Amino acid sequence: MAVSTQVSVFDKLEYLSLVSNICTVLENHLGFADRVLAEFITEMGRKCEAMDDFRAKLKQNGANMPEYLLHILLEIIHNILPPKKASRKRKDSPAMAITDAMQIHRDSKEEEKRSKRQRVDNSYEGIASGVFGAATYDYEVGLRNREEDFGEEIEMELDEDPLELLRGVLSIDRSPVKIVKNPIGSLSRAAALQSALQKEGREIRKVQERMKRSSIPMDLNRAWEDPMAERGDRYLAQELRGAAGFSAFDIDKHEWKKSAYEGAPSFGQRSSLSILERRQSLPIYKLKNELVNAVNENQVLVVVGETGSGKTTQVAQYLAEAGYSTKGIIGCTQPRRVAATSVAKRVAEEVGCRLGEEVGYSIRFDDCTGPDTLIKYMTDGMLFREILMDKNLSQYSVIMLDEAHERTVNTDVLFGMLKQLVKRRPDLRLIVTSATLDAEKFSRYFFNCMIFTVPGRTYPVDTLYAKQPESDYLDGAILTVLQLHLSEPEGDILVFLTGEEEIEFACQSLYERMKELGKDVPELIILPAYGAQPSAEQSKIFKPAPPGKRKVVVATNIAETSLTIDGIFYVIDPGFAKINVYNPKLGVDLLVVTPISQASASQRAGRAGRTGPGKCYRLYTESAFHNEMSPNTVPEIQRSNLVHTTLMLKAMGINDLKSFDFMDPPSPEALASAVEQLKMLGALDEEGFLTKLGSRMALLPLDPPLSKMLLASANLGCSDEIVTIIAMLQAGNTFYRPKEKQAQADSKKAKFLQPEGDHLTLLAVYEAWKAKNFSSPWCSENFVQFRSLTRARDIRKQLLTVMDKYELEVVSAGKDRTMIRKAIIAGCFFHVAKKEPREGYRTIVDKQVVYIHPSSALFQRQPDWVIYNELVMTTKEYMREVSAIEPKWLMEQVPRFFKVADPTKMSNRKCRERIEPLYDRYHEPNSWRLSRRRA
DNA sequence: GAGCACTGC
Repeated sequence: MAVSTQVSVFDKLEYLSLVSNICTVLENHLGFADRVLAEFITEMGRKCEAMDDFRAKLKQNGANMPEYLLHILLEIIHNILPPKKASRKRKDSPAMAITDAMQIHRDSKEEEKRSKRQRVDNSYEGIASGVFGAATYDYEVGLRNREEDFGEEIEMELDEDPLELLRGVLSIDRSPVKIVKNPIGSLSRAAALQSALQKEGREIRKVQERMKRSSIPMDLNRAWEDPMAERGDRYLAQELRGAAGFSAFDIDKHEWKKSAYEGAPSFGQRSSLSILERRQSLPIYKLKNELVNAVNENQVLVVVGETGSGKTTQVAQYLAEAGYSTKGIIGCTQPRRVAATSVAKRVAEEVGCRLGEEVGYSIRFDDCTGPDTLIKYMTDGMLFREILMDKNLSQYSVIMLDEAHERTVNTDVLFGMLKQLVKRRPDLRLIVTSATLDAEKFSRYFFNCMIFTVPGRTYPVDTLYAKQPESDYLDGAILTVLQLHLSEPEGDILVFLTGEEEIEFACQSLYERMKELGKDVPELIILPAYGAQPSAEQSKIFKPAPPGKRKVVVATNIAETSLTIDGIFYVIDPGFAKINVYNPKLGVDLLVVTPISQASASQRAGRAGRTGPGKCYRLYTESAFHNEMSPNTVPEIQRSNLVHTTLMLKAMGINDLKSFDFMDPPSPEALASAVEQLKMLGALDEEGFLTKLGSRMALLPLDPPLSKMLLASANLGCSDEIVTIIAMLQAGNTFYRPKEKQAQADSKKAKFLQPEGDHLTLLAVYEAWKAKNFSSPWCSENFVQFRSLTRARDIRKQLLTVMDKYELEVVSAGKDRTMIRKAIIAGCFFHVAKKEPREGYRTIVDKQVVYIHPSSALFQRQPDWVIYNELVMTTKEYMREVSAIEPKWLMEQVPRFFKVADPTKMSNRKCRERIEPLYDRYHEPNSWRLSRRRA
């Protein structure tokens, strides 16, 4: 097969699509592939001229592939892929002056730092508080080193391309030049320029220096006591940044993204070990026999395995080799989808099978297992579903709850279920993995079982604390990166921030400041890591930067646990984290930026010690760490809405929740409130036993109010529409509104808006998308998020499958849109609010004042009665996804919850409007009864 | 007139 094509025809895009074609080929023929692998093979192919060489190299790396594939690959690599760009000749380029100057600057800085480090010993000086600072400098440049050169002034703005600037300065043959308005944070650039000018025989003098410290009055103590106060401070910080000209909300250039993804094609080094050698090099390998013996002799085992020990990939394989897979499936849970799939891929690779054969995975929307599957990786939620269907998990011989120290709600409930199950099934083996801190506690919970420790492959990490509380942790983190980069020897940097917006801001800001140092020197590769699943391009995050370059990964706390990042030597931990806290009293989920726990901080620090001895810079004081941060993160189960979990437990026949053996029980109030809500929904009867309706609700992968809505819609004859609406509600943000095209986005959105409200608007969007054959370009044209819609389609499909299985009718309401809103009421009746005379709304259940979210279709209309999907607390309590309703529908749909207020006690007009809940949730008779209270 | 994470079924 001869392939000959003009190299020049292929641009970057085609290169990428070719790489992805190679992936597909590999995937089809070998059952494992990803972009990293394809890039790796491509890289190797480039280095091999001859077939024999290529074949040998691949074999050496454990990849065996058919001869014809080898030929095709080599052909593609040499004839189709564009040749690698020759590295840019650095000699004589104008960039050199600055590059050299930077080097000099860095050398001297490093010397300075080194001596300083010795002085400050185990603490470092607050970075935002001075070392770099956010300063403005004025400079004067003289032609020669003579006093009379300085006099007349020419003003230049120093915020352009530094090379242009250098050229500009050098082209002026009059003296002197005064440079003003040196932008914030460019001390090192100024220093670089200074050296470059000095080389040219010119002189530069600093005439003025104005420190512009970011002094947002946020201190850690206050943030800790009252997270809400800290939020206000962050807004202030954002405003200040906005005033300084680079608001995080206004970033539309995203130049750093280009540099992050296109910067270095030959990124990272793949280990040259074969698969077998790789397996044998893992710390757990030496303990293989001991581990298998321990499992043979102990029904329950807690395994403490540090990161990098190999427990996740190896334990299941060892047990399969020891014969456990002949008695049943070896199941291993992971808290996240990505982890379940990627670990399964890796293990299939090691076992040498196709994914879905002996080794498979099972996650929502994607079951990749088959009749031959012996080792199954899955999400903990998936096992939870399975235990609902089969209490005995009879097809499994071993269950491994991996990453159990993360304490997700699902894992916590599985703890209790499995603790009961091992008594019923003496043949079942249970392995729970844990971090060192929790091991004793886990063992105590599981009948004082044995703790098996696998040493990790970690190196010492030096922890440095800030001397004083940081005033603005984001700025502090950015400056720390720059300082590290200019002063420390090579080694990648990992920065923890709380969210997408902060990450984008930090990346842009780092990029800009690096650019100021000389833009032809992309020596700092900035990579953002957030969101559910890093894209293929982001695979660079996982690999060390190539020699001579340094990588900065700016991540949310997903990097604490689920990403395996190599090459990190420095961790910067301001970090804070955003966590979800459920307030059962208000029924609101709140996203709160909170200081992290000590355990979490240690885990972050540990990231610096994976490749070699590392350093962790904590942007808080040592006393804050010991006195103000809690030892452990509160388990999710103690801070979540338990309505769904409670229904599931009831469906599994666990009636007495108070005596259920939780490792850390949720508060009685939270459980009682969940039970009460389930009673209102009709899922439980007065005694708290599961009703027929409840058992059907439990079968749906939805929150109980939505399950109820779906079941009601089947009776009301509008389930076709409701399925779509529910799927859209679950899928997340539908609309996309970029800052620079707001008006355009708004006008596109206006086409979809329905007078009845957001639920029907979402339906309209989905229907329109469907009519366009689920097109992706249509989404971007209409400022609609393709990913959300795709997710909605998946959810919709799954719901339809379940409905089909339980013979729920899928019927369309046709033109009757009233029925749709009645079905919404049947499920979400807790979420009804009535308009207040002046402004805002008041909820019927707990009489909170709430507002329609500005993004709602009803924001302008403000109807008298509304039903909403959720409350979010941002600057106000906002109702999101709001629809207008008629109050009489409430009595009609939920007569056991609403009744018309007593007409003898009020006027006729009021009587028509007054609705009161019949039952009360907090056992305070009359506390809800608006009419009586007012009367 | 807002903007804030992540995961799971």
